[in-house]
Amino acid sequence: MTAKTSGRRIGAESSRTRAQLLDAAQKLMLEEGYAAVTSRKLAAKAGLKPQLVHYYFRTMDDLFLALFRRGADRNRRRLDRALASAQPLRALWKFASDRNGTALMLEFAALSNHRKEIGAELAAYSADFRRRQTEVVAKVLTDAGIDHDELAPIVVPVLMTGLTQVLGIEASLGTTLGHGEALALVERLLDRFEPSAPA
Amino acid sequence: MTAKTSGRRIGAESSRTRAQLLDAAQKLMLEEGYAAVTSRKLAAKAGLKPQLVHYYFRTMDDLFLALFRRGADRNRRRLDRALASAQPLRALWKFASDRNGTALMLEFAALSNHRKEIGAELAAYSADFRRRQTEVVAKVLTDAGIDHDELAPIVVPVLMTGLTQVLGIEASLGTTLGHGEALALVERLLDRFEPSAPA
DNA sequence: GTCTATACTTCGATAGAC
DNA sequence: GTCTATCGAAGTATAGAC
Repeated sequence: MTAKTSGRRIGAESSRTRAQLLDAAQKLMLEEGYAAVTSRKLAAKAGLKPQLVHYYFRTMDDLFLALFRRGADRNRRRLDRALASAQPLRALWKFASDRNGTALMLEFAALSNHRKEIGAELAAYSADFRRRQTEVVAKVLTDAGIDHDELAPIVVPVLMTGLTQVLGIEASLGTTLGHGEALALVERLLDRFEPSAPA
Repeated sequence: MTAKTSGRRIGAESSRTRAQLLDAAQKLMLEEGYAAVTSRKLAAKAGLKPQLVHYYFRTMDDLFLALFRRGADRNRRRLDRALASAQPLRALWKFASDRNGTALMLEFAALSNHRKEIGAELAAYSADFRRRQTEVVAKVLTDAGIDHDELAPIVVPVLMTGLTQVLGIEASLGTTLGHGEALALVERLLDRFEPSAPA
C-alpha cells in the first residue's frame, strides 16, 4: 500500500510489525489504561523504536482508531457466531461477560472524552451491536410467549451491558460484593429461557 | 495547618484556593477526561499559576486522591439523606442517575489503572455504598412480601449501578438506543414498590 | 522497513524571592 | 500565599540515511 495522504510515508496495513504494535497497544491499554499508550512505552513493549510507531500510524489518534476498528471487526464476527448458536441467549451473555472486552470498551469510552473521532465510532458500533442483539432477544421472548409490551426486548441487552460492565470494573478494582448473587440471578433467567446449562 | 511531611511546604486544607483547584479539576475531568488534568491546564482553568497546584498538592496523585475523597464524603452524605427519605427506592434511583456522579466514578475507575492508591480507595467506597444501599432495599422487599431467596436484595443496587452507568456513558457518546425502554421498566418497578410517582 | 538524529511541546516538580 | 525561574523527563512528530 504505502499510502501517503500528506507527504509522509505510512507502513502497509498488512505489515506484521504493525499488527505487533496494535497487539502491544491493546495489552498496554488493558494493563495500565489508555494514558499509558505513548509512542515510547508502546515501542518498548513491542521491542521496537518509538519512531516506528509514527511510521505505521501518522498520529496516536490514528493508532487508537485502528485499534478500535480491529477490535470492533473481530467482535462483530464473534457476535455473528453467538447469534447463530443453538442457545443464543447464553452465547450473548458469555460474549458480553468477556472481561478484556468490557475493559477495552471502557478505556475507549474514557478515551472518547478528548478524542472525539473515537466517540463517534464507538457510538455507531454500540448502536449496531444493540440492534442485532435485540433481534435475537425479541425472538426468544416471542417463543417464550412473553409480550413485548410486558418486557421490551431491547431492555435485555441494555441491562446485560450494564451488568457486565459493573462486574468487570469492580472485579478489576478488587471488590465483588453482590456479584455472586447477580450472576445467580442471570443463571436462573437463562435456565428459564434456555434450559440445560452445563453443570 | 501548613503541614510539611517531607521538607516542602503544603497549603492548608481549608484554603479557598485549594477548593478552587479541586473544583476546576473536577470540571476538567468531566469535560475532557482525567488525562487532561495536568498542573498547567488545571491552573489555567482556575486562573492560577501551575506552581500553585504543587503548593497545595505535593503530587498530582495527591490531588486526585483529595478530589476523590471530597466527592466520596459528599456522596456519603447524599446517600444518608436518600436512605432516610419517605421513598428511599426512588431516592436511591435518582441519586444513582446523577450524570456527573456516574461520569466521575468512571473517570476514577479508569484512573485506577495506573494509580493504584485510587483503586483501593474506590473499591472500599463502592463496597460501603453497596452495603448501605442493600440494607434499605432489603427492608423494602421484605415489606413487599418478597422473599430474599427469590430476589437477593444486593442484586438491586448492582443492577442499578450497571444500568445508570451504561446509560450515562452512551448518552455522553450520543447514543440512547433502548434507554427510554429501560427507564420505563425502572419506572414501572418503582411504581410497584413506591407508588404515586410525580406525573 | 528500520534506524539515527533531532525539533519542539508539555509535563511534574522544586528552589527561592517577595 | 503567590510569584519567577528553572530542571529534567517524557511526549508527539518529522527528516533523512541505510
